Amino acid sequence: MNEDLDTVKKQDRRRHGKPDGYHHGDLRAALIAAATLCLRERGVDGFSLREAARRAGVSPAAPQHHFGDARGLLTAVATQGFRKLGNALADADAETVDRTERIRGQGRAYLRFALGHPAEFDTMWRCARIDTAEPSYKESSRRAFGLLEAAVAGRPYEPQSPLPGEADPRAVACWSLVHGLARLALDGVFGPPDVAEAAIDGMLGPVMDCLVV
Amino acid sequence: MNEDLDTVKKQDRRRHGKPDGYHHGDLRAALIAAATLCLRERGVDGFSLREAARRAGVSPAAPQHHFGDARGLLTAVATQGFRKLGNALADADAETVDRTERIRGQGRAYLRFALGHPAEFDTMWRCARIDTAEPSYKESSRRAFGLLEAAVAGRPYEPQSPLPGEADPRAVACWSLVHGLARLALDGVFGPPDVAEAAIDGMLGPVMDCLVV
DNA sequence: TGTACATCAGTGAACGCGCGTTCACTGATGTAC
DNA sequence: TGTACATCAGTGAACGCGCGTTCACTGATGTAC
Repeated sequence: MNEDLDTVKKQDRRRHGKPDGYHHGDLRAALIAAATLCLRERGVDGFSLREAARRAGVSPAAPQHHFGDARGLLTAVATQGFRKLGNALADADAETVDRTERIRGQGRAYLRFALGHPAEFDTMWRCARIDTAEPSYKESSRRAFGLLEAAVAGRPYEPQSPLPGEADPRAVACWSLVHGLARLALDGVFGPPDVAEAAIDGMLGPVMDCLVV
Repeated sequence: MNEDLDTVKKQDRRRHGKPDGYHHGDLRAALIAAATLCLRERGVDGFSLREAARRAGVSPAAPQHHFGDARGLLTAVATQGFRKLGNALADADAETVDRTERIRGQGRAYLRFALGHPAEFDTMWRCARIDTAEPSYKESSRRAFGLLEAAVAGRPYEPQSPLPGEADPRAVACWSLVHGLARLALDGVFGPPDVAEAAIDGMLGPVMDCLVV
């Protein structure tokens, strides 16, 4: 158990070429990594700042310098999650230019991310425990929707364009469908995780067939 | 603030024709009502058994006789939520026999319930804090999906039939779409509650048009 | 190149808090005779 | 119909716990001269 935090701490030092000592090196990144492990094990509901600090091998007050409070740390985890999700969507996007295939590919990627990173996915949407007004959070979450919207519109993704005043209902439908499916799966509607994953694998095609956009 | 709990307590007594006294009358129902108020104000994350007890005007140990622990009380709230949702879906179902209209009507009812009872809706799906194996929870949640599935299949709802081994992908698509839309709205993607509600009102038709089942 | 000093990042002990849970208890209820 | 008694539902004081946060501090870093 303590190996984990030591590992996080030392890997981190090695990566940054810092000797062990009073200063950590990159505590910010280490805390995000530690928090992600905590979330994976205990879920968002069981998260505490103290445990994350303990796990990063640091005193309970240390995180304050970097994140202020638990909300700040969770927001950072959520932001990182949206970045990863955005990358997954972008990767899927790069595989084809066919509009329908782009949409389906992103749908698959969305679900793969959600089922593969349930703790992060939960955190990303737990708006009561994160600061949804934080600029980098907003930016990274907007990018994810922007990518999906571009695929639906059949145009390349342009990072600079923010959400238009009125979202395209077809994009909202796509997003809702995959998001809802992910949530139902994570909430156990299709059985325990492994069963759900198999069920989704079989169902995703036919389910997405119902969407005509 | 204390008026609330007194109100709950006294209304409850009046309803059951019990005098004030050592025994409550129907503490079980009063605790569920008090818990729902707590959830509405503080959200699931801020919920505590003690506060619910306080609010019901009862000592901290009293809930144990009825619910065991916080998990038990939240499960009861969730169960009641699924019953209400099921009723809303059944009411919508009673308005028409046209298949497409049944599906759309249930979709509207689902979203109206979610946006109108956000705290209960959150609780219903917060599987880490409720006992999803509890029989009455399972029954009431299955009923909700059963109603939707019957509409998609174009047949009347039969309470006795449990979920089949393999769910109909079209029903899963419908459920995912409305569930995802509800979650995105509740999580603030479409703006603050009142704005989101208006946005959903305008979007729901076009969004559901994308679903061909 | 060397030194002084401000700034930054982390320590660790301490605090007060609300929580869930336990405990011995007591008042009310309802049933058996 | 009246009484005894078991059972049930609630009390309220107490407990130990982990939490977030504060505090005076100290070790390391980097910059100005």
